[in-house]
Amino acid sequence: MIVALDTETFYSDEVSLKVQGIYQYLRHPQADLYLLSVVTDTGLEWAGHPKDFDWSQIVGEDVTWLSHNAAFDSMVVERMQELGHAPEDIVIKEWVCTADMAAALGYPRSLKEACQQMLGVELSKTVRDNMKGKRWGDMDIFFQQDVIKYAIDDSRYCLRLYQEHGDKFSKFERDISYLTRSMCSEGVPLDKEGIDRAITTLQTEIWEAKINIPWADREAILSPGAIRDECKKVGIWAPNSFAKDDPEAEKWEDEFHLQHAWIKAVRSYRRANKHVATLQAMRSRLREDGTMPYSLKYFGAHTGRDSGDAGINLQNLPKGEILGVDVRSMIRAPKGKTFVICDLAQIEPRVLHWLAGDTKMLQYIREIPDLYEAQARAWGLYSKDGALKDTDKALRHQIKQLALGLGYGMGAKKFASVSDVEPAEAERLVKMYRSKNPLITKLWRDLEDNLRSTAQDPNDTDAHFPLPSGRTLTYRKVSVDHGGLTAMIPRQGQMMRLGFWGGVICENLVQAVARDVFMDCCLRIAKLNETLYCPIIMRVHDEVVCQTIDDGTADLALEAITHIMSTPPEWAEGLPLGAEGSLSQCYKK
DNA sequence: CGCTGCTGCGCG
DNA sequence: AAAGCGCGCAGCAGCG
Repeated sequence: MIVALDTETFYSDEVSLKVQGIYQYLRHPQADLYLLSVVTDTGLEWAGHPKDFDWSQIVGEDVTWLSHNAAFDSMVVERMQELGHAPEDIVIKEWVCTADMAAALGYPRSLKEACQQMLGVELSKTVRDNMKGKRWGDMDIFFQQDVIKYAIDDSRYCLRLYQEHGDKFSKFERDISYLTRSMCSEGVPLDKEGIDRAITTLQTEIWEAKINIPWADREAILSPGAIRDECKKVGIWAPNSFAKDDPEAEKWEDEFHLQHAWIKAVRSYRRANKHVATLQAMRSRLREDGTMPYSLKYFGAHTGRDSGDAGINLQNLPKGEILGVDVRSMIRAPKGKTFVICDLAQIEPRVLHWLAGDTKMLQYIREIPDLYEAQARAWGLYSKDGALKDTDKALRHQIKQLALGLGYGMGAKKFASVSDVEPAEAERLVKMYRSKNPLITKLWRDLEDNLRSTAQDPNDTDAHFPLPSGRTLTYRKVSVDHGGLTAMIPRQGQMMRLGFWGGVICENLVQAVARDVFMDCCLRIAKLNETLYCPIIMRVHDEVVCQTIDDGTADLALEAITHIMSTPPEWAEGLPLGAEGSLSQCYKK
């Protein structure tokens, strides 16, 4: 039996997933978990208060549950169990998230968008919008009927999405989807006192910054207009952009920051404010047991990478100390436990050479542990005996920059600006990179040719790029606009037409394959738990943070995890992986 | 007031 | 002919 299940809960501007995080939201004094809707493929359609439902109807060995956003609904059911509105002993064979499924198949996640794209059905969210700010008791009988109808509809469409597309949602992807949910609901351990101290430190920074900003009392502190006005007032020129990495802004800052304290103060204010918000979110989401559950969008990027969600993003915590505060270190193992932190070394350039079929480079990479030295030797730029990192740091740095950007078609102009070399030198380096890597430039051309011919295919203008893991990267409705190629991909919750060319497709493929390699490792680490318990508590694209059950198993776990991450998946024969692991009490760079 | 888009900044 | 890419969040500005 297949069971689609949806829940409706009170939400408002002040009480929401985004404000409190899922755990505190469901336990907020104003929370109301008022409706459950259940639709099965055997004809059952039910909606009402969860305590009135006969849960035994949908429990059993051969039952698959579905929800559109199972991460949410599973937490709601857990809360219903705490409240005595659902039985404690529910056993579920599999709980599939159809939002995750939509994302994995290359569509937007929301039920509305997914139904439009995958079923050709237009859904109205008017009822849901009107539910905002209302508890069940606040609704009149007519609106309650609307809500019940709406909730049943949601479950019907959730079921239909699965019935029509479920066969394309592979075991591999379902397992990752499930692993993501369980990881996030377990959460990460936090250093509560450390967070409080860090917040105080940053608030002092904010206060000091404000003292140095003349317009702080009358205008928005970060207003570009206010900053320009101040420049005019004191008689100095202003850059077009104030971005930290903008060369013009850098010059402006260098020239004037000594005479005008507000220049540095604005930057400090912006950064302190940003990070204090992160710390406050962490603080407010902390549970009694010292852990913080969090959200992660499985397949948040169209390439398959995870992305952050619901107010706090553990994928972009700053590295090292900023304004006297190390945000990462607030994620701290409790006494007696240890983190195993392990990442895939330079996964993307390795995948790039592998996809390009550059066997000569792959051989160098296998023999030389330092990827950049391997590249330097393969390209004939280095032939001495010693390790490059000991003998020529400057060359190694340059190779690193080349490997990072030039593999995806970056031009000389852009390279000059990001790597700080003269335009003529950038020109030479770009030419050199391309001449030394003919297989990579061929890959760009092949991918672009593929896209271009798809645009002209009268039967199917969707471009499908099969990946080694078995999944497919899809660009829909490819067309030629003004000579350039465009296609539809999911972006910001909806299908969006964007421009593409060989370099971009190449980068997307590399990112997607790197993601599959990484997730394959994660699944193998999860399997390790059967013999050596050390669950993953965080994933950051190519890095896992695992937590040992006790210090005694830390060395064993480190060895096992590093071994797993150095071993390519079955479907990636010949891909040379490297892994770097360490033990730590806290999350760090 | 709410929505959308942009900038700035953090990560891989 | 020429082109690095993928995200989220805070704050601000402009629009209706």
